[in-house]
Amino acid sequence: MTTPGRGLHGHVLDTLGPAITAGEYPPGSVLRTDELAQRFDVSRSVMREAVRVLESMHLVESRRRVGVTVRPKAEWNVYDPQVIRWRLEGADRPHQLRSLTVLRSAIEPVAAALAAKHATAEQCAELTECALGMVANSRGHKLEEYLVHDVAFHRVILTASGNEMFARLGDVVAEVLAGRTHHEVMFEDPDPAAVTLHVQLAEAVREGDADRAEKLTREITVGALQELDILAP
Amino acid sequence: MTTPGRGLHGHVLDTLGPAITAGEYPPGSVLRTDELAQRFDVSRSVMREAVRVLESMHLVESRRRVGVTVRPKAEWNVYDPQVIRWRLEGADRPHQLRSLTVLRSAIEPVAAALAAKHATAEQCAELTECALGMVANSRGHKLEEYLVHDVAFHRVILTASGNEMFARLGDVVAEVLAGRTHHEVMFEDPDPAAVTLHVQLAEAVREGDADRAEKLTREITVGALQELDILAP
DNA sequence: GGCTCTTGAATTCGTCGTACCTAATGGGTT
DNA sequence: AACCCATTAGGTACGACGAATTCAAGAGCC
Repeated sequence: MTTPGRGLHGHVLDTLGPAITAGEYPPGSVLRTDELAQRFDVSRSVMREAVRVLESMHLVESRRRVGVTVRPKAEWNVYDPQVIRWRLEGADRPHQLRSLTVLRSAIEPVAAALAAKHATAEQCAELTECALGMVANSRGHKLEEYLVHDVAFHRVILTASGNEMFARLGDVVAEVLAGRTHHEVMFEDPDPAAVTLHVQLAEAVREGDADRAEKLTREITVGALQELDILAP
Repeated sequence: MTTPGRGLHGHVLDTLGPAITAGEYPPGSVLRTDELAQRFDVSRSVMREAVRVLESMHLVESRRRVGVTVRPKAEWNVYDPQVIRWRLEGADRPHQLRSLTVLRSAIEPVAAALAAKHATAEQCAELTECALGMVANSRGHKLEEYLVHDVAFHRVILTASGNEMFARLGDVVAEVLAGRTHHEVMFEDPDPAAVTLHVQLAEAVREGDADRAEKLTREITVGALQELDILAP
């Protein structure tokens, strides 16, 4: 997605990473560097670099005399954008999408409240622009154009919060929104109520109304949760 | 903390990682693999593996004919536990601690609400046990013992939420709580009100009262924010 | 003359292969 | 049961070549 296969070691990762995160190698499975190097037809140096990266993601652990063992899922660095992407590619996709949507529902309302307090005039303008773009593409099956503005909108909110941890979730939100448009629900035009909520949210942030911004965002995320049938009715 | 310096490449990372996250090499700075290998007195193979890891954390970018360039802070994988630890070690510590505390204030209330719905009997028991441990060590300068139970308490909440993304924040919360006890505020016994809140939270979760669990956790995190003077009035 | 375009040399990472070291494991011996 | 040693797979080092990109010098053009 971002930087596909930069070099041989990248190609190896693009194959091994998804395989591991998809659970093709159960936790405790043992891989050997030389065997892998042979399988991918690369030198041991390249394979070692790939293993180091997987190790830094806590997907595997390398031990002498044993080999490269796959770590249990609970130890993976599930916030690593690369890991998230791999999991979204594989069979884990629905589950991952739910986890991330719940995460969004926790983060975004707080981020929106902070954005209402810290957003610059520029960011407010961007926000309004994005909201307008959403309105303009909310009818007539212009889902792709809508998505672009939707993603941009949420990115601005997260960035304007002034919290770097929130800001870095922009990519995650982008993946979730894109996933929703491309693979999951949403075959028709977006819910008009959701569009209105975004417009109102832009308003609230512009006016510095943190409380209203938070509540509006909570409504937006509740909608996202309902789309995935996460909330009990 | 977790796995300090496993091998030469680990030692290099333990030095280079903190240096980069501390801002000793401004964004755009260019390092060369061979020069680094010489400086750390390791082979190029080892240095290349270290660079690969830093690259997977988006701390640096390696390009031909140019070298290893440091990426701007906004692109770092700030959720990587290793990066968090490095930043907590360095001059960035106060800022990082604030960011993480705000993150906690967003995540934990939602996690607590979910925990109230999903916690097993075992987890409820653990929670009560932890709360009792906090009470028992809340007076008489037994800060270390208190910390242990506090960390365990929040870990159980995050795990019991049933959301893997929340669960993986256990380490982050542990770092924040430990940081508070060891380096920041909290020179005397913990706030009795906070202890009571934890006891009540354990109650609420046991009773499956999601709404109360969320509100109680919000009070706890507000307290944490106030300790760092993040909240205005 | 000043400008652009092309060409080529220099540089640094990328990859490979080999050789040797180290340590953990498992089995065999006492 | 305790100990020792051979096996094994990763860890490290070094040297060589390949590939891509930058930068500058020079040719061609306006």
